[in-house]
Amino acid sequence: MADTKRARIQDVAEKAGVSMMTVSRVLNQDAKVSDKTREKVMAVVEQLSYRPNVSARRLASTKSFFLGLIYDNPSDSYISQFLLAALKKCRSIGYHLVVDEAHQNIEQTVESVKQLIDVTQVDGMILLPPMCNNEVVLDVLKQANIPFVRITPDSKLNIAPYICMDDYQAAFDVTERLINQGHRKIAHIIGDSKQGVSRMRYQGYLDALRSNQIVTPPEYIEHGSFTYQSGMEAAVKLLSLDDKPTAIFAANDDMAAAVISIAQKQGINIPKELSVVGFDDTQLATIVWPNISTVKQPINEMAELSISLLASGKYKNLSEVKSADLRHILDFEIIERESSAHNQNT
Amino acid sequence: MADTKRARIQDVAEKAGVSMMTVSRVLNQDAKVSDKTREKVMAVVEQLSYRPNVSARRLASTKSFFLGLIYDNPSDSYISQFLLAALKKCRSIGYHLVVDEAHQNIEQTVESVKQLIDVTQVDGMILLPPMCNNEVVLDVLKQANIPFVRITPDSKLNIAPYICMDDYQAAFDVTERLINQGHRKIAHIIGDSKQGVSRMRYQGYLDALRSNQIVTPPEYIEHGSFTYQSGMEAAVKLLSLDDKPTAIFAANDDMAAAVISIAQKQGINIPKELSVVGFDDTQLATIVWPNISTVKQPINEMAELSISLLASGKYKNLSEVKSADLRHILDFEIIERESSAHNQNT
DNA sequence: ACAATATTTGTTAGCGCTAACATTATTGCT
DNA sequence: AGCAATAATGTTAGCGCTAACAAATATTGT
Repeated sequence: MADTKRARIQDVAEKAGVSMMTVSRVLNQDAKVSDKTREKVMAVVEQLSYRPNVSARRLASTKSFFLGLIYDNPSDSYISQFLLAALKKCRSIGYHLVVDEAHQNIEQTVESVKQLIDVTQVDGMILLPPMCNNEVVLDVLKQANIPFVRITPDSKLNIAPYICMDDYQAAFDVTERLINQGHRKIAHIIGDSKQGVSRMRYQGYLDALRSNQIVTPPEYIEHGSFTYQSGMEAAVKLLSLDDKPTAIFAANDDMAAAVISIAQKQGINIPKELSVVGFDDTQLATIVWPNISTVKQPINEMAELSISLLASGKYKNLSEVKSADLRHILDFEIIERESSAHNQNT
Repeated sequence: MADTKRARIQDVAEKAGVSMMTVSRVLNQDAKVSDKTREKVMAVVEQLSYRPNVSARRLASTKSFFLGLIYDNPSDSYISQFLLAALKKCRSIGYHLVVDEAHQNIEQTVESVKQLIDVTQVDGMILLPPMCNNEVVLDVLKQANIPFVRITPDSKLNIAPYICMDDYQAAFDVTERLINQGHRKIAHIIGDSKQGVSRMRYQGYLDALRSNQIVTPPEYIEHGSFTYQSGMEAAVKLLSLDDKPTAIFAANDDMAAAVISIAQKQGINIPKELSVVGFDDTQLATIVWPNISTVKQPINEMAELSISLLASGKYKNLSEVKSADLRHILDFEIIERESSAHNQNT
């Protein structure tokens, strides 16, 4: 607990033998500093473990060092994980996050967004799904010329930077893993048809089957809506088929959990008689028993990257950004837990 | 979208015909202002909808307007709900929340707490359960003389302000409601024995039975640990009894969800043949089917109150605070959903 | 070599607020 | 009334940083 006062920019300047302004420039990644002085300053910054005072900075500069986050996602797990990672990243780079829940009413939501822009003067905005597909909100942001990053958007991918994972590939891989485990009768429960990811996951599933020359009857495809309830209904249908599947790939964990529940109700052993895999790796996946094998979304990385991108300022002028630089696709991870295993049906 | 610049303290001062300092004093609830000027100033504040600039304030004052939040609670739902409410409240009163997750290692956790105190200079700290019972952390905070509020602590209630709900009464009420619904064979799954709330809930259950002259066999009491898995094990035992209970009160929602799953596996209809009630009202309660009847913790209110208490500054000198003023007990709410109903067993 | 330009660094002022002290108004008391 | 004590308000300076401009240094062409 060293009681030495926190270093100020002046201390750094003196020790480095330059003016405060030069230090400021180094810290703000201003181009006009020679490499030599930059290194010299950075060395002193390290040495004194100097961190700029956010309040002073905010007071003196035109930037607000505030970033806004709007969410209307119904999953607590998703929100909390994203939020915590985002808060952490913000803290480490001297930004603050202003979080706002969207209202039922779209006009009220637009009003909150406008408030974030006018009153809080955010430097940028993060839009979580499904909010990130709301054209009205997108328009407001574009009008106001506020940089924003979309997380897992469905469409209009060329209008602004976005971060997502390869849902198609993940669905392909997870399906292929089931195939490699000896499964041939693999059913799928599609997610909410209004969300683009449902389509991507479904397509990945289809293509994995096709590229392994597996033909699947249409009864193996059920439509859900990402809710537990819809998963139950789909499971009931799938498990009442004469020729039951040996594996079910649900488009999210909630529906996978529902499948497990229904299967157990019918005395079907998981994973011995039926393998179940989900998608998302929400907390639910490890709450229920058996724990759900699933695809882990890189939520933490998405949160961190979104903050970094906005803080970097590189999206201030969208017209100068190449469309390829808008796309940020992160790696997913397949997590094998107890709900899936090698096909043990005779 | 009025483009009028945000009012500054000077604008208020001029319009009210006083000095900036007087305005500042009014806003900081400094005692030394006459009622007349206070009202005059407040009127102008309203009129200009003046809000102090947090950064300027932080820069000039000894207060940091930062509050710290340490969590090691494993429930995403709990965290995210508390966090969002706390963030909102902070925003509305010009504070910022610095959130930190506790580490596995207690020494590392202590280190983060010390960092929050030394580096971020938080004005106060919020401790969520179970962290709020950690004596080492409590000691560090007391040593450093940092005001803190504990959420739902187990013990040592006289050392610092805390916020909780009446777990005993809630358990009593929810049990009595089952009794009023005609249930006489009511089982209970106790929570993690290390947490005080388990004891409180168990006691409430016992007393409700006793005050209704209901005698319960010892087999109706099972020990769990707040996990789904432990709920399953308890449910298996309870539902294999010759004289099955007609209702099961689990000490949290996870275990209640497990009971539902096991019951359905055994072909027991819920709520027709078995009523199940949980505790907490986490997201899980409305994910599974049937939705779980449960006790709703006032998490939002707890979050808001904790911020208000710390911002008020009334706990800066704990020695001056009467022990009765440390206690803040909030109202709970019993939420009846589909998992419980009138006893329909013959 | 020398002006003309481009690049890098320094100086000054002030962002909006409050601590600390200075001053003025009010009250109580002999 | 007159003076001390107290309460209410005002003044000055500065928190740590950056915008805007000023100065110094490096680079270029002829």
